[in-house]
Amino acid sequence: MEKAPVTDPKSPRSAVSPTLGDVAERAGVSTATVSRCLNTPSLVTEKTRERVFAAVRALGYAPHFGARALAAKRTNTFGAIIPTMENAIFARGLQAFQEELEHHGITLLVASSSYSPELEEQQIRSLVARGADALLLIGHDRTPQSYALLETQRTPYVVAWVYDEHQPRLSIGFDNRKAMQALTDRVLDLGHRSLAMITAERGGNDRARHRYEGVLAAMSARGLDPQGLRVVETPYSISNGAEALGALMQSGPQPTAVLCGNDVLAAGALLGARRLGLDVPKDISITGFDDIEIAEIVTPALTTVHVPHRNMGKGAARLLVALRGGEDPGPSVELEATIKLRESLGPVPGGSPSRPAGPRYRGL
Amino acid sequence: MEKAPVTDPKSPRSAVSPTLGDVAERAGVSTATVSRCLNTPSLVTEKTRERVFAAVRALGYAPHFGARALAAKRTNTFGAIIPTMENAIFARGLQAFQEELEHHGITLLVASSSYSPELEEQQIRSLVARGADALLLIGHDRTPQSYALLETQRTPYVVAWVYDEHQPRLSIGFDNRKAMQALTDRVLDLGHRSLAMITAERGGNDRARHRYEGVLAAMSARGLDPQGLRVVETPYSISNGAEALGALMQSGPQPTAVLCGNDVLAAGALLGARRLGLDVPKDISITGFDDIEIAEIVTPALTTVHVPHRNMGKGAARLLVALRGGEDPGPSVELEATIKLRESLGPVPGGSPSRPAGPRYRGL
DNA sequence: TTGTATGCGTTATCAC
DNA sequence: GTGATAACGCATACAA
Repeated sequence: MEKAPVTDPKSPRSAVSPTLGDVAERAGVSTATVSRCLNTPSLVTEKTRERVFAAVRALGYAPHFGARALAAKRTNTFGAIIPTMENAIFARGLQAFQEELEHHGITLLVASSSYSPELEEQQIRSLVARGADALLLIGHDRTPQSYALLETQRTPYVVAWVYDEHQPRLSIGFDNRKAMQALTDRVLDLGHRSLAMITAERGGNDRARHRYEGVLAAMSARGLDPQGLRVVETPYSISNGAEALGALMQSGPQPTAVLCGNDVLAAGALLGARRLGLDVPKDISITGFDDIEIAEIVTPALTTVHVPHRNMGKGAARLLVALRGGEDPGPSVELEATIKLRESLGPVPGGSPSRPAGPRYRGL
Repeated sequence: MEKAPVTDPKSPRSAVSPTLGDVAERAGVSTATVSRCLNTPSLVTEKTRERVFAAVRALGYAPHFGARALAAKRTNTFGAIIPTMENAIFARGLQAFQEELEHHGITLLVASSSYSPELEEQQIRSLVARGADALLLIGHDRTPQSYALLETQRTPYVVAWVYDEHQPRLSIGFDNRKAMQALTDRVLDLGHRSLAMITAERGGNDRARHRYEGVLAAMSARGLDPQGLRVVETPYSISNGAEALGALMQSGPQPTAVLCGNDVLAAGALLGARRLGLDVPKDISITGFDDIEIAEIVTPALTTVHVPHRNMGKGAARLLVALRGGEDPGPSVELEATIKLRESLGPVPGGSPSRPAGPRYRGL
C-alpha cells in the first residue's frame, strides 16, 4: 500500500496548521510571550499583546488542544455520558449542566451509551483519555471496570438522576423507588386493583429497577399481591410502548391502569390504546415518568412524575466543579420528585374501589 | 493565594495516571514495544504481547489522547455540531451518523450551538483544536470566520440537512424550499386560501428561511399574493408554537391552515388550538416538518414532510470518511423529502375551494 | 521482533 | 516584561 502525501509537498509550510512558533515568528517575539498573551494577557505589554493578536488573527491560529493538555495537565473540559440522545429524557438536565459549566469556562463533551454498560465503559475510557477533568454519569449501574478506570485515572465524577442511600458514591438526584411508589399510591387510591407495568430493561438500569420496585412496594403496602402485577419489559421507545400495551390487552387479565417506566413508553401506550379503540382514562388509565415535554402535548395529557431536571443538572455541575478544585463537595444531594396529575389517570372504570372491574375489552 | 497539592505528596508516583513508560517498565520492554502492542499488535510476539497487556490491565493504563494526537497527527475522532439537542429533530440522523462512524473505528464528539452562529464558531474552534479529523455541520449559514477557520486548519467538513444547488460546498440533504412548496401545494389543493406560517427565526438558519420561501413560492405559483401570508417567527419549542397559534387567532384575518416550520412548533400549535377550543382539522388545519416521532403521537397526527434522517446521517459519514482519506467524495448529494399526509390537514372549513372562508373564531 | 532516539505543540520554570 | 529551555506522553524512523 502506498502512502500519498495528503498535501502538496512543494509548500509544506502552508499545508499545516499554524503553531505557536509561527505566531511568535510573525509577531517577532518568543513562543513564551505568545503563550502568555493567550493565557495570562495581564502579564504582557499592551503593545506586544496587540502585535501578537494581530499575528494570531492573520494566521488563523488555534492552539492545539492535545499539546495544551499535555503541557498543562488540565483541559477545562468535563464529560457527560447519558444513556440516550434519541429522546428528550436527559435534554433539559444536560442543558442546565452545560449552562452552569459555561459560567466556569468549562467545555462539555457529551457521549451516549445506548443504555449499554459496555459501551459506557468505552465512552468513559474515551473521555478520560481525552483528559476530561470530571465526568457526569447517570445512575449507579456500570461495570466494575468502569469504576476501576475512574479510580486509577483519578477522574472525579458524580452520579446523577438517582438518590440511593445505599450507594456510597457522590450523587445528586431523587429516589426513584419512592417517587414511583407515591404515584402508584395515587393510582390505587382511585380504586385500581388490576395493574400492569411497562418498564425499560432493568438490567444495568437502576432507575428502571427502582421504579419497578416502587410499584411493588405500593402494592404490598396495601396488602395486594405483587405477583398480580403484569410486567412487560421493553426498550424505551414510542413504538415499543404501543406494542407493549397491545400485548397486555391481547391476553391475560386486563389491567385497568398501566404504569409506564417513563413518558416515552407512556406516550406509546397511549397510542397503543387509541389503536385498540380504548378511551383513556375512561377505559384504562396510563401514567408516565419524567415529565418531559411530550407528557403535556399528548392527548390525554399524561399523569406522570415530575423530575427536577434542571436542578439536577445545575447541582451536578457545581459538585463537579468543587471536586475538581479539590474542595469538599459535601454529601450526596436528594432532590424531590413530585406527582403531576393530568388527564390520563382516572378512577377505575365501572366499579367501586373495592370491587375489581371485570374485563371490558376483548380480542383485537 | 496558596496552592495546596491535590494529592498526597508522599506518594507522588501513585498520584498520577500511569504512562507508556510505566507499562513498559512493568512489562520489562521498551515504550516502543508497548506502543506497538496497542496500535499494531500484529508486529509483536504473542508472548511479549501478553506480558504487555497484563501490565496494561494491572496498571489500569489508558493512553493519553493529547499526547497521542500530538505524536500521530490524527485522532480518529469526528465532530458534529447540531443546532439543538433539546428536541429530537437531529437525533435520528445523528444516530445513523454515529453508527456508520463506528464501523470505521471513529469516535464521535457532539456539540450543540443553540442555533447561534457565534456559539457554533466557538464549537468549531473547540472541535478543531481537539483535533477532530472532520466535521459534520448543519446548513450553510455560519460566520465567515467559521469557514476561514475550517480552511486554515484544513479540516474536512460536510454540510447536512440541506441541498442547495447555489452553494458550492459539499453537502448532503434535501431541498427545503421545494419540500415546503410541495406541502403547501397540498394545502392549497384542499381549498385553503388564508394561510399562516409559524417559523423558527430565519436569521442564520437557511432551513427555516427556505421553508418559508417554499410557502411563498407555492402561493405565487397559484397567483395568490404572498403578502397575504401571516407569519409568526419564534424559536423552536412546543410552548412557543402554542403561543404563536394563539397570537395568530387572536387578531387579524383568521387563517384556515397554519404551516409550521417544524414538528415541534406544529405540536405546540396543536396544543394552542386545543386550548382555544378549536378542532383540528375541522376548524383549522396544521402542518409540521421533519416527521419526528411526536408527529405520529399527537392528536390528530401531523401532516408533515418526511425527512430522510438516517440516510443523511449515514451518507454524511461516508462523505467525511472519504474526504479524510484523501479520496474524492464526489458531488453533493440530494435526497428526497416526501409529504406525509395525516389527520391534521383537512379541507378548508365550510366553503368551496374558490371562496375563502370567513372568520370562524372570535376573541379569546 | 525489539530498542533507541527524536519530535509533535504547548506550558512553565527559570534567568535575564 | 520577555526569552531560553525543559518537561509533558506518545508514535515512529531507524538501528540493531
